[in-house]
Order: sequence, then structure tokens, then C-alpha cells
Amino acid sequence: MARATIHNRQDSLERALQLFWQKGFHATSLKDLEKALDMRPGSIYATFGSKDGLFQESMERYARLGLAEFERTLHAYPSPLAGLAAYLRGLGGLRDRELPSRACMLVKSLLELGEREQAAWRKAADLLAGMEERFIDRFDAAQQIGELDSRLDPVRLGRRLQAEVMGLRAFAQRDVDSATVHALAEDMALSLEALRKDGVTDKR
Amino acid sequence: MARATIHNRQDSLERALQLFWQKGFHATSLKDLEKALDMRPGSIYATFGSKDGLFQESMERYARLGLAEFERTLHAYPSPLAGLAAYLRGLGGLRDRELPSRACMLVKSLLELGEREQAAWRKAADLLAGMEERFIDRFDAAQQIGELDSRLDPVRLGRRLQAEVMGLRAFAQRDVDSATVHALAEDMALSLEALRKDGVTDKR
DNA sequence: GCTGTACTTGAGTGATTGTTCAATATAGAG
DNA sequence: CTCTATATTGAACAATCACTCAAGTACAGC
Repeated sequence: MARATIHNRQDSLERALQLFWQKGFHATSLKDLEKALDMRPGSIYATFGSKDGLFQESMERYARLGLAEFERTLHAYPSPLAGLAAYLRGLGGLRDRELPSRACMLVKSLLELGEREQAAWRKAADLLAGMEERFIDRFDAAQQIGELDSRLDPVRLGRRLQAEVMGLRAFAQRDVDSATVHALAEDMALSLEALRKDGVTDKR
Repeated sequence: MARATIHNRQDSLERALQLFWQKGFHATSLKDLEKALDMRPGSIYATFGSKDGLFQESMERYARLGLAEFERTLHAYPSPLAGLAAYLRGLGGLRDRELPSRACMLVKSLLELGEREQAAWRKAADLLAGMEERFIDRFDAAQQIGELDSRLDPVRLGRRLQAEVMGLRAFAQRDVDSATVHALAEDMALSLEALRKDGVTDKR
């Protein structure tokens, strides 16, 4: 009935994500995107509407994949606190993998964007709020199985953890050794594990 | 002997700093700067060389003023640990003051800039390294007066604190209540104070 | 009041920005 | 094959980008 598409949407989105994650919104030009996606402007606009739209879809993909990896880590540990600590230790390896950036793309966007890109800024803020909810949910679970002192506030702990992750990843964006990042992540993980109520057996 | 300058250099720099801190490097155009400094392009280039140069000088000013405020807080407390905790609590008020941004300008730059702005990126990284040194120095001092367990590593503690500050300020860039930021800063301050060796009297 | 010097101006530079759209190409249906 | 529907192209667009420089301006010293 019509001409078939030669570009896979998810594939194009992944390439755009890599570019945006590395260079940020403003420093990524449409020329860059044309090259990375191997598409001409018309095709890009027909598929994604605008640079801003493509950027927002990239952030959504980033958050979806990041959350999936987070959940995968959690599932490997029956204990919520142990899962969160393992997630932190995993971030210690940020300098070992080859990534577009060590920093979180959502945080980069939150700091880079302003009023002029309000919609994209909102999206970044909302996606981060979703991640915060997941953190809080895990502290809640830890409390329900008696792993965490009932006097502690899961909401505050969740926000604290998000701030720690933001800080760890921003710090890793500096030109520091992999060992330094590993040590920092380890210290954060230890602090988190110190929350474990005395007498609770580690069931890893 | 010649025509007098009508613009104060420090004053112009302060205005540029406010703009860059709020909007970031890429989103700040020369038009914006012309308006904020009330200077025409020729004057700006005669005085600061380039947009990149002006940006780097702005970062230097930012770091100098920020460090001065940090030292002022420290001087109000005879105990190093108490001083650092007070600094964290002060950051809890980020949402109360009217600032160009809640996030640290150096972190914003570290995350926004890339290879194309290598010199400015380096400057941001170096200035952050300088701040890290100050943190480490305070933990060192705490250790020397016996306020801090001698088995703890001041370098790791200093880096951890910098990551916490980065995280706190990035978190505060989200659309959260002032109370939420205060609570987060309080939790971080409490963790820091918990490092105080048992038996050491608080001399605040 | 004149002169020399340094500061300031602003129109203009070429390059690059995100975006549009008429033309073209290509697949499947008949 | 022809026809139709849709994917794709890429030249062209106006706007904006960082930046330059010749001309104009105003002050200090004489």
C-alpha cells in the first residue's frame, strides 16, 4: 500500500539518546543528529516532530532503561537494603564501562534546561520524581519486613539516596580514577547498610 | 591621558556570573550579555576577549566568592566537624534565598561542557578539586584535634562530602519544597556529626 | 581649547541554528 | 504492469550565533 520505513524507530531513538546524553540538549545540533541517525531533516521531523520532541523521547527511553536495570539489580537480592547497596556499588563502576557520560542524563537536563525548554525540564523533573518513588518504595519494603527501624522515614531516606546517586554520578564526571569512584560508592553503600536493624540476618 | 572606563570590571563580571549561573554557557547568548552588562559587543570583547573567556572568569569569581562564604561559616565554629555540618545546614536554605540557580555553577558547567569547550571544562574541574581539598583539609584538622577517629580517611570523607553537596544542590534544582531541602540537608549534617568520636565535647 | 589616546559603538561578517516543503523514490495492492 | 500511499530527500528559509573593526567619542595633559 505504501513505501516501507527503512529506519527502526527504537534504533534511531537509541542513537539520539547516546548523542543527547553525551553532549546535552544545546550542544547537540541537528547536523549531529542527521549524521548519527543517518536521516535527513525531513525524515527526522516526520518521525519525531521536533528536536525538543526527540529529546524528550530520548529522556523517556533513558529513564525506562535505567529503571529496568535498577529493578534487575534489586531482583538479585531478597533484601531491599542489600539491593539498594548493590545498586550503589554497581555505580562505582561508572568509570569502567564506556558510556556517553558518567552523569545521569536526567540530572544533566535538569541543570541545563530552563524556562525556554519548560516541557523538557518538566519531563526530566517528573522522571526523577518517579525514580525517587522507587527508592522510597524499597525503604518502605525494608521497613515492613523489619529490616529497617520503624522510626526512620522512608521518604527522607529515599530522597537522601537519590541525592547521593546524583552526587556520586556528578562527582564521577570529574577526571578522577575509577578506584576513587569505587571507594566513594563503597562508602555510600556502607552507610546505607548501616541502617540495617541490629539482629537482622543478611539473607544475600 | 585617555578616555576613562565607564564600566567597573568586577561589576560586569558579577552580572555575567548571574546570567551564566542561571542559564548555563550555551543558553546564554551574547545578546543576553550585552543587555545584562549594558555593553556593546566591541566593549565586551575588548574587556574579556571572548564569550569563553568571560565564562571562565565568571566561574573563577563564583568559586572565589563561594569559598569565601564557606570559610566564613567555618570560622564561626571552633570545631571543624561542627563547621562542616553548619555549612550543610546552610545549604538547606537554598530554596529560601533568591538565586540564579540552586545547583552549583561548577557542577552545571562540568555536566554541560564537553570536548569543544575543553579549557572551560578543565577550569570547572580544577575549581571543584580545590573545593575538595578544602573539605579534606577540614577532616584532617578534625582528626588532629582528636574529633575524628584516626582510622577514618580524610580524603575519602572529603570526597564523600563533596558528592553530598553536589547531590543536595542538584536535588534542590527539582521543584521541591523548601522544607524538603532543609530536611535533606539536616539528614546529611546529622550523618556528618555522627562521625564525631564518642567522648568529644561539642564546643560550639 | 587643542591634541592624543584609549574606550565605546553598532553595523556588518560568515557560519550555523532549527525547521519547512515541494519533489522524488519505493513499496504493496489491484 | 499501473496506481496509490507513504517514506525520504535536500535545497532553501529566516533567525540567530559568536565575533570584528572602522568610525566615533570623551577624557587627561598641555
